[in-house]
Amino acid sequence: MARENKTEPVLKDVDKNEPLYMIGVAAKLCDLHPQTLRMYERLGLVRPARVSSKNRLYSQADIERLRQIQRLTQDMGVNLAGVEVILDLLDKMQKMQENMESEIERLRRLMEEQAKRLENFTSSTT
Amino acid sequence: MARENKTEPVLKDVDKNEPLYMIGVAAKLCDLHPQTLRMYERLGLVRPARVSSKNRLYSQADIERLRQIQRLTQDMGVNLAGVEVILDLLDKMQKMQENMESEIERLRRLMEEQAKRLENFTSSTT
DNA sequence: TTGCTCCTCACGTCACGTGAGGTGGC
DNA sequence: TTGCTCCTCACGTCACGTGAGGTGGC
Repeated sequence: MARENKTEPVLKDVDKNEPLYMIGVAAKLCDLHPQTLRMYERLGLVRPARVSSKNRLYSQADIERLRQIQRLTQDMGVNLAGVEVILDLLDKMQKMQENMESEIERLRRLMEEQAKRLENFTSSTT
Repeated sequence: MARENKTEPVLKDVDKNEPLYMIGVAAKLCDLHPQTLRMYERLGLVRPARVSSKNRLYSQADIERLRQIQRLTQDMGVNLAGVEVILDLLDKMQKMQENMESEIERLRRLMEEQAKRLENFTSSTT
């Protein structure tokens, strides 16, 4: 359980084994301008971690989010206000689907239990 | 079954009892410029009916859609490319929810049937 | 004729990407 | 010193709303 103490900076919500990228690297990975990444953060679209409240550090999830924003803006022509709404909606859809699927799964399990009890009765009466 | 023949123009997919608005009225109802409505149609966002392929006729559903577009653009700053994506997503969400709910309803009914059969067995064995 | 409709063209404004310019710490 | 980071300011481009201008049928 005791995880190895490394010399890396401690960051909340970030897996220590996950690679983190500074803004220049992140920008190259997404083929975006570093200024664009700063603008996205200012607008609240991406929230990279910070080391000692200075340099931004982008996680793999941040990179994925940047790529999704890029698809929406460059390929589909959506503006940033639209991107915000769309990302929220996609998040909601995912949660909705998960809730529904777990409810369906719960009902299925209940039915199986019932079916088993039913089977016990039929076998005990024959 | 034979519906009354009125003097109104026959329009596919439109309830004869539903009011239809010409572009000027529709524009006033939504507080939008008529040219804006023409632009939205050109971009495929709203598809009003036409009488003899000339004048546009907006249904109540078209008006609702226009108001939703207006909310997204004016209140939230979303551009038209974003509006298209968002309306598609909302449509998908609704269908997804309906499918999920009907599946849950189906399972619930199956469970009730099972429960009834189970009850029959318990009552017949006592 | 008036008031609607249709259309195309063009202009003004605003969002957004990006470059410049100047700072500071490995 | 070089190359990164931070920041603000400003410019160019494009989307989009809307007005003008001219047409045609109740």
